[in-house]
Amino acid sequence: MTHRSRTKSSAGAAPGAPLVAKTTMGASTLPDDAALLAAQLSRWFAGAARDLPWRHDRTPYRVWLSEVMLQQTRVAVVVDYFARFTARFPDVGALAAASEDDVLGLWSGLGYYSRGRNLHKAARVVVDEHGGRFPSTRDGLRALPGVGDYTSAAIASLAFGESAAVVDGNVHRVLMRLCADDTAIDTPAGQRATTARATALVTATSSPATVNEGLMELGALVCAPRAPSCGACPWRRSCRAHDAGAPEDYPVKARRPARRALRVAAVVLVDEAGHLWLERRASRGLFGGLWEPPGTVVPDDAGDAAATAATTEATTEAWRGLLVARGLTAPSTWPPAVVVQRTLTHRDLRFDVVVVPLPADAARALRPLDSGELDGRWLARGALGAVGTSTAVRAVLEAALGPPGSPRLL
DNA sequence: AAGTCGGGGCG
DNA sequence: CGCCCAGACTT
Repeated sequence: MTHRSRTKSSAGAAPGAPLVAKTTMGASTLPDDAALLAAQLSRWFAGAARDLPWRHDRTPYRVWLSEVMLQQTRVAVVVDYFARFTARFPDVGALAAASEDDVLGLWSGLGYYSRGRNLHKAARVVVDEHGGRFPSTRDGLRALPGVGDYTSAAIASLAFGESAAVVDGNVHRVLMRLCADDTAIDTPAGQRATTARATALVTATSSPATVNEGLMELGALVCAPRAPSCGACPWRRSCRAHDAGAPEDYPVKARRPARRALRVAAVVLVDEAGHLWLERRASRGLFGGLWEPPGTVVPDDAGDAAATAATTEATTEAWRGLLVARGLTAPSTWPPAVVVQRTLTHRDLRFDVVVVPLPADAARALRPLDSGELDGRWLARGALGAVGTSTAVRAVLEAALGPPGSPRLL
């Protein structure tokens, strides 16, 4: 049922039809001359390209910043973040001079926060080891933190004119459809197949940057994941998936990551001035480097994070533990939990939250857990932007305290 | 080669 | 409610 029907050309093929000539061509072969395809694509791109902020002034810094932001992230979301980053950090030196908290504060809400941490690291590498200038080759760029196969090719091509082929989700989709190739793209074989085809295209043109951007733009505007606009495609007559009438059968993906439940008990500690106690998460892993109220994972016996509406004993015990571990006294009875649920790609998050107002002396005595790395600080609600916070934590605070600016408490 | 890492918009 | 998005990194 979840399988989409796949049209096989062999079913209706008449005896003696020239099937052999087609199927004996190598799987990585393009259906038409590479130079011709590249020219058609470039012509289309010249007339169809969107006016995007990072296409204006193609410095390596702006190309790099935009490409990192665009990893697994839609263009519409990136536009505003790109504007804020370039305004606050006009060049790589400004970014390197900032603190990681500053960078993550501006990155908050964009997701995949290792990108933000690596962005900051890479800026410092560029300044400290390359005199403030980006490496000008793909291999040099590839050595920067957070710059992988795709991003190194993108910067090398778009900012330096190198004929390196970019392979992202758009390119996979466009080229697997063009060739009606059912090799799974999330495998080394699929990666090799698309890279070979894209390389053939950028090698056959004098403007590899245009072909690279054209491939991605075609995937974004015409060769969409669902309901592609084949009538507007410059490659319509060459496209084998279109021939078969089944463009949406491609690309094939092998992996289906399962979503696991994660239940968290958290305490929102508020002092008499209305400041919040936040602690910094470890640098690696989920929400790495971001700040949040003290919390801990609660084993969910049911296996279903949404099963229990009422506060469980495991949750109140977790709340008590969070307070005691920080030298605070836990109340004998608890109010009902404020429950916040968020769905990520690979997680079902459920927060059971309680607000704990602290008298001045208790607030002063509060210290982060002395496990070493765990940092903690009091922060005004309106100063949250000074550090990185996840959208989940912002939702937790809003649910527990009310909308920012009109504190329900104090 | 498989697992991990956000968040939101869309059909 | 499942899928996808200008992927990279770890194990």
